[in-house]
Amino acid sequence: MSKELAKTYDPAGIEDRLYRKWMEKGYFHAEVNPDKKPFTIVMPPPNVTGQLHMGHALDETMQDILIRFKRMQGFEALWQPGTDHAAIATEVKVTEKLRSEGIDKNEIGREAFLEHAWAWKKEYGGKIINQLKKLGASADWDRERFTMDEGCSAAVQEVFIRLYEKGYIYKGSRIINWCPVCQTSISDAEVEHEDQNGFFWHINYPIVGEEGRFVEIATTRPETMLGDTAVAVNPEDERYKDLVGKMLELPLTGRTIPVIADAYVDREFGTGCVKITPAHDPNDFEVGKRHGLEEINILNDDATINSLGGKYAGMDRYEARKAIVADLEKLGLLVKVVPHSHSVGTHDRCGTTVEPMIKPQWFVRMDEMAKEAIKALDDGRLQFVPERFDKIYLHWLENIKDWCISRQLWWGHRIPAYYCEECGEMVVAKEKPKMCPRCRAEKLRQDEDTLDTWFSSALWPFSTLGWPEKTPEMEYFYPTDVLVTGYDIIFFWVIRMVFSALEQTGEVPFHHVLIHGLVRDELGRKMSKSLGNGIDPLEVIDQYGADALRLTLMTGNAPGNDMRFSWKKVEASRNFANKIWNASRFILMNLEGKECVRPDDLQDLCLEDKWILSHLNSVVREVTENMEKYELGIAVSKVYDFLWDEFCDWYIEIVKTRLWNYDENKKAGGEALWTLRTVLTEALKLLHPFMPFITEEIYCTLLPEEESIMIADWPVYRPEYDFPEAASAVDCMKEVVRGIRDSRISMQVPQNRKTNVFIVTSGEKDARMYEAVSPAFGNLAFAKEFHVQNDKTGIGTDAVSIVVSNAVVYLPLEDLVDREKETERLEKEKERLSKEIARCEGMLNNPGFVNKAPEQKVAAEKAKLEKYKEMREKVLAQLSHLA
RNA sequence: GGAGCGUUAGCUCAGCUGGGAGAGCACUUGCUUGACGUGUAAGGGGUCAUAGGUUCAAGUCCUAUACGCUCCACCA
Repeated sequence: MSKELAKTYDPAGIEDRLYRKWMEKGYFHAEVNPDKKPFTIVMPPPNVTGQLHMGHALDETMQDILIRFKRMQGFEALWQPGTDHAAIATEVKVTEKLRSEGIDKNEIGREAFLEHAWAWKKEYGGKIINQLKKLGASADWDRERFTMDEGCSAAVQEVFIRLYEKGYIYKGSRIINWCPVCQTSISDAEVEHEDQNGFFWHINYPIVGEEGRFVEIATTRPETMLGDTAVAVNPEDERYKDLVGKMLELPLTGRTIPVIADAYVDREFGTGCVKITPAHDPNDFEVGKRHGLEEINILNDDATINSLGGKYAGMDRYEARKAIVADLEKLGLLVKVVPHSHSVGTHDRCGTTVEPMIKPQWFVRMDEMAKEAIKALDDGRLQFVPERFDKIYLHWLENIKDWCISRQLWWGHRIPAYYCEECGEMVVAKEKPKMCPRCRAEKLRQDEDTLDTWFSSALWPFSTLGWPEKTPEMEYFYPTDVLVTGYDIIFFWVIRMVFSALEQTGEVPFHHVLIHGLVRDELGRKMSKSLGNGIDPLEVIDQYGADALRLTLMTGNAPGNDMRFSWKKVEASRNFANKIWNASRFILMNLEGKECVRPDDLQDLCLEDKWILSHLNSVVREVTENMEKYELGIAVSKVYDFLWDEFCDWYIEIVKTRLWNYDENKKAGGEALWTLRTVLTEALKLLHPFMPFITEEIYCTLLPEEESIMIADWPVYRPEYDFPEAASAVDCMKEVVRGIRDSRISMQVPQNRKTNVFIVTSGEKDARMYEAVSPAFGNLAFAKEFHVQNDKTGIGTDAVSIVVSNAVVYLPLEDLVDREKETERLEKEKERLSKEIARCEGMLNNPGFVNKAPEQKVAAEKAKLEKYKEMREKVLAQLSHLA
């Protein structure tokens, strides 16, 4: 901030400069430091070639808030950043890019492709990191990691081999989800189920040797009949009991298949007869295993029918479907076609309908590790915020199936398994063995597959700290404290980190999981590329500043809940930034050539100073508590209210006269300045985690001797700032001022007309209090002079009266008093008080309340009743006076 | 088929462990006061989805119901 201050806050000119300063000073860097307690967050690594979206912005903002908070609290706060290689996502992008250049990935081969991929990573990898910096993320960039860097790759190998040796990783031919477009297997978590309107084709399978008798089956995927190896009925089903064991003619294939009995079949559903295709349906696969059925794979990897499909070979699956249905119809075997809505599995990356297929793949055995992960939650080592996500976590783990980790991709960690070209022996090892341990042949080739991208991110909390080496970082920063992520990623990542960490390190990877929701568009829709309704966080930053964006994302949102983004909200945030900017501008202007004075004894301060300090004190305490409990939205709104409503709208207004009169009374003016600066800087500290840039800019300008608010101490409750009497005096006076403002508006008193203000109290104590506190409110009360007294001398006849808790305030407005309006106003007040009295009496006349409620509550109600009764008496007196 | 979430002012949402309904935006009406009109002052607007229950006391706890949303699940 220069001497010539802009009237409005302009973030653009400030944010980059401050971020550079922080980087240069090394504030983001954390080191093993035995003198401090560690606090660690690992950043969910964004896709290396990704683009920052609102979801990231929310996620990173929350983490940045927590890490800045803890850093200020004196923790050695490490925010460990990095990026994810994002196997499929990146491979698809690189493949597309190559295709646009006329290059076919398969023609150039694995090595050349990987060169392109690394080049791509090099070119775009830094992009999202720079975008995070724009947000103000105070991550330790010196420690930036990448899931495919040397260390992370070593951790991946280590874990793979350990799990393999323990028997937790195995290779097997099992039914997996196959994406025909991406040409790779995918895990269950990557399959999205969506309901599609399709058909139920009812088909007759002729019974062998029984002319004219059929078994009617119903299917949603007729083309798979090419791979049928049985028809199943329920063993309890009387209708078909005689069929079991008979052979059926499988139309269009010339094969015959048996009728088997299996409890899996639901008698009520369809015809009660199910075609069994073990190679292309997970349930059928299980049935097939139970009955020793042949598994006939009828699909190529691109989901065309393979050579086993006879005349349909080479057709796409949907083409084949049409052709098969048509042929069945010609044969008179198509009974009927019924519209049917059913759930179809699609690949979450590309939307392609996945095909269940049997393929040799690598799996992680989940049962044992899942148990440990469940235990960690049960015994409290791991906690979700909010707690309701426990259930989602547990449900998934309790129903978990083995994890298919191999991918038919090139971009990723290659599986460390080697096969002997001679005898086929498999060796799992870090390095390619020189020779086959069985036949001593020297030709070995590595497994072609790579690992699921989540395999490496599952290790992220410890691989980034140097594991499997016993590094000082592991020792000091691990386990990490809190993981911040969206609920959509619990299955993919959180669970896998937990069981991996428990297995490899014996500890939970983090103690708390702070879950946030999705940022939706103004209409509540998910932001998505296809809808084109995404809002670019960088555009928001450009227009309104990172602080405004951050505040917007944190305001009015509870953990785990989705929120809607709207430009109106950003404007409100921007306005707040501008507000504190101007408050600071005001203070700076007043500081010019003047001195702040901190009295030796804070008891010497003016009442309003004591009031705002007390107020600050309680905000400090509450906000800190909220932060500790991850109630970030509540925390920031408290700071917001304090700064805007109490500090700006009341305190600054109250002390203005002291500032104008600085030359006459340097002590009062100087103390006001000291209080202004003290309260503002303390409040700025509370706000800093949320709005790092503007708070830094103001802080450093207000306190030129300070280097940065980032490294300032987090405010703590100070007993010496606690002035309960002063606080209540100012609160009383606020009530008086509000009453005066209200009356003046209803009497339409011109702004420039000042009046004497008579405060009539009934007790000596109140009188002294008002005598002490009122002078500071001259301007706010439009008062010529305050007269605190215990009777109505000197008030005159035509005065407006305002009844407050412990006094009656009179404004002798004479000619301006409209008796009718005044009566109306007082009547309204009387009514209000009567209602309150009725409420209090209702409670106090209730024996249940008096006997059972805590004493404190009862006493409080009694006091209220007394107060309201007194007030009503006064109102009634005024009314009778008017009449 | 399971599970979860939501239902509070015109709109978007807060409301922690039960003790007199809140914010922002929008709206109405004042304000060319020397920080800010991205401001300021005053104000209107809610039977906290419905029905029961627990309790002296329920937006808050419990049980149903309705509507909306989400996740999980192999119904061919």
